[in-house]
Amino acid sequence: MPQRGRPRGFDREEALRRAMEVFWTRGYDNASLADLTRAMGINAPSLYATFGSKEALFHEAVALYVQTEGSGIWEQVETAPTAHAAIAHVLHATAEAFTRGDTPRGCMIVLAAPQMQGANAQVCDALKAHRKENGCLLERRLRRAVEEGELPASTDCRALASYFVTVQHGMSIQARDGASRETLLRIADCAMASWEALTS
Amino acid sequence: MPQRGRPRGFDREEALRRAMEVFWTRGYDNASLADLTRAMGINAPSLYATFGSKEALFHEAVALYVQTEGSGIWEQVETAPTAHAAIAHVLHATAEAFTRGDTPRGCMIVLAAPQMQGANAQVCDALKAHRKENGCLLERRLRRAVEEGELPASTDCRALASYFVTVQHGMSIQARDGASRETLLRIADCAMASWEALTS
DNA sequence: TTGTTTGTGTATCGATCACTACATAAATTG
DNA sequence: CAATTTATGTAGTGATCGATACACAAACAA
Repeated sequence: MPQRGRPRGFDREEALRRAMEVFWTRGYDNASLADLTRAMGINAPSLYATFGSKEALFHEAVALYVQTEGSGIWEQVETAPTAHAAIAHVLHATAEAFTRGDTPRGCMIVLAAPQMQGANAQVCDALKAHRKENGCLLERRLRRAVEEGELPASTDCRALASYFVTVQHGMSIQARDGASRETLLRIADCAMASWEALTS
Repeated sequence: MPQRGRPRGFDREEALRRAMEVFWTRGYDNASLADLTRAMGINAPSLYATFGSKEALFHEAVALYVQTEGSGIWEQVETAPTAHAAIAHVLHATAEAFTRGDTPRGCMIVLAAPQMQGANAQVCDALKAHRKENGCLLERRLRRAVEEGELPASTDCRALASYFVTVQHGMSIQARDGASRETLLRIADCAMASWEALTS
């Protein structure tokens, strides 16, 4: 039995994409329902009937962000031939993604709710979990590089992973403050310059 | 002529300090007047009579933050014997300041209004200006190090400054996410590990 | 056609937002 | 003692917050 009642008058995915951009630009709390419905081209009852609540919409927007925007940054970590290439790609792809021009600057996961004490703890926790996952991803890749002989057994994989995600997070602030793609790429290169010293 | 009418019933500096902690923890927009007046132990009319507005109170809180909390991080940049020592101290002092225990984690300047599209543009711009000033401070110190012969003339002082402030900003996110002092110190050491490669 | 189901638009809801009018309290000045 | 000045507490202001009640529109099933 396909759809029963009146069909939806708008594209759910397109509306979600618009909502993602609003959350990305303004953050969770500062994105009002008026902002969201205006950007999505629908009225509040349609939003609630389709997505449930502002928070549920946000979680869907985060999932879409991770799937579309985040993938270009993180997807090659596992498949890159070396840990060095994997992390260099993460930082360079970050510089590119944060200055694309047609999307908000910086990372939604980092910038959308950094306060942790806002009205909605679940929103903060979800973003925090995503940030942590990125660090774990890098740490796993570094551990694999140790197993495969790319890096010495003495490598402090956790410290390196923390360091590189810290740079990646800091690049969000720089991007929001207007840093150019060239500046972000130079920051990435500076960060990678510690590779030799940290893996020997 | 010392004070004329009824004397103020609370300590202005103490109240400002309390307000600073609220803004530091919750950010500008998420800090409601109810939060502020509760923490400050006063009613709204006293707040407005003394500080003018929420925004004016915030600007005073930022100034107090820079003066008290930020000084321990940035004050030795000019006086440190070398640029290397100056920046190493910035990062180590950052790790210490962000995990003090009796103050909120991370930097108020970075975390209090990262969205730039919130209701109040002047608040965002003021914080952005403070962030930029930190980068310029580092860049000036690096240029001086080139003049004094500590660093070669080929050093890209602007790139290095951008890189180290990026790490310093990223540490705010890590601190908010619960990173320990040891973790932040290790991140600082990783960041400094690129010094040799970047200055030769 | 009639009944059922689902989506949409209008017009709100109570709660909270930053902010303030107003009367009173507490000090100095004459 | 007034008279003046400043601060405080109560009780609100209009605006906006996230979220909905409700009537109607548009599809299908019978």
